[in-house]
Amino acid sequence: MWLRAEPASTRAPLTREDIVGAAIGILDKEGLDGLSMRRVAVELGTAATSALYWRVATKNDLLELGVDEILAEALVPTGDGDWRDQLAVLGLAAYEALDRHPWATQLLASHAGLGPNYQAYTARLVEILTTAGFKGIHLDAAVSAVFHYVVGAAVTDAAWHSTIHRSGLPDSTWANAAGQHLDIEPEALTAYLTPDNPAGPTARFTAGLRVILVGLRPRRLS
Amino acid sequence: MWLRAEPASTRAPLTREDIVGAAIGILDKEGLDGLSMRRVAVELGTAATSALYWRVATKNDLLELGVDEILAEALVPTGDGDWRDQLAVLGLAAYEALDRHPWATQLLASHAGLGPNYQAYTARLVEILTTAGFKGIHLDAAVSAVFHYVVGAAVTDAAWHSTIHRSGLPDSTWANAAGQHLDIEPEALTAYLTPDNPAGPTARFTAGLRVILVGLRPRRLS
DNA sequence: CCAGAGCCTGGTACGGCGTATTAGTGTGTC
DNA sequence: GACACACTAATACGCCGTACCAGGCTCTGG
Repeated sequence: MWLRAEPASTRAPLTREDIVGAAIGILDKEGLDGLSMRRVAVELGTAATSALYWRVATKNDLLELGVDEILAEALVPTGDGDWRDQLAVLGLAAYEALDRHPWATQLLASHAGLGPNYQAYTARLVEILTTAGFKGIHLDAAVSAVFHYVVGAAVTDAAWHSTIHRSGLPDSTWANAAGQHLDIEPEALTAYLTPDNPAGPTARFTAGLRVILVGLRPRRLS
Repeated sequence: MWLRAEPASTRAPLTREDIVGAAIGILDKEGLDGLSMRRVAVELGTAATSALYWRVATKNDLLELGVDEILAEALVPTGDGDWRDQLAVLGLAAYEALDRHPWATQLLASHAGLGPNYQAYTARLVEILTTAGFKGIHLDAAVSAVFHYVVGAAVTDAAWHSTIHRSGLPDSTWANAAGQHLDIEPEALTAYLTPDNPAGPTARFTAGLRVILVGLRPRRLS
């Protein structure tokens, strides 16, 4: 008896949620390349990866669950203002959620939007524009304009983030090297990439989104 | 003498271009997951991967060279018409180039635009809008709107493509399964995803781009 | 109360990956 | 004719995703 260790646990404390949660933690800290099934297993204190494969068929499934979880952050209430204001709020929420989790943005390029939160998000866009009077191809065009703009902006940010991260350099060192390559002052480049800077990505995003929204006008005919 | 094989080649017939070309061939055929250094080596008839590492420091470098090569396809002449027409041509060219090479689109999410063709492309956008009279933040917003829309549309297409490809199912079988999940007729889904269909992605892209371009208006002040 | 069936864990193994290393070989230069 | 250099081939290392298998815990039916 005293020679045998206490059983590690009574029974299945390992849910699918635990696994996805641990994966998201690793992804936020170390990015897409930092995630491996063994790494998740270690994080959860379970010795073998086989425990994971019981709840999750494949690593890819785990990633899809992760992305959709992040997309939930984009489903914010939009108030009852002007439809353009509502779209601005909803667009910004998705953009910021994706910027918080660049790995999820990267996965958007390889995983079609079949998850519930992804679908709920586009459904909200359609709903707002429909109540605003958009129909038929005009509705399609408006949804396409807003949604693809949001995705494209997030993807571009994720690319910068990922490139800098992959270089392994401190941000300022990287900015010097890249600035030289692009023939730009490093300070200008840093400002261009710093979210809360007036010349930064968030300001560009909102300005671009506003321009798109102002241009949208409901048409009666399909 | 006769026991020894003829030397494989006189001298270095293996250029960096050859390697990138072979890689692009594999990527177009088998996608991002199909590419490995060993696979490229086999394609080029060289037994060991070390031959590749002589011209290309890392697999990542190879991918970056590949992406920029694809972006060259987007650098089409835009004629001397209205600036909106020019942007429509340039935007569509990039969208179609990226749709032809979904792997490049996926890489856009992890590799910042430091390559020459990427830079040349955005420079063209800036040039067209500048001659049209855009300045300061209005210029930034307009470039952001057009460019991010193009990227987002291509990324969304690439995601569908990649998801279907990963499933390993024939297109029609996949459409049935996905249609059931999304509660949509498989035919409608197929039409939605077929490029040359009137309800397909290309039509949505051009409609959305037109809506954005119509909304753009040069402002004098910054 | 016990046997058997299920869910689930831990360990190990396989084939493939990116890439470092090392040993060798042909070519061009002094 | 020797040496440096440019390059190829082979092999090895440490990771990866995941299949497989041998148990053990817990619940059910008799």
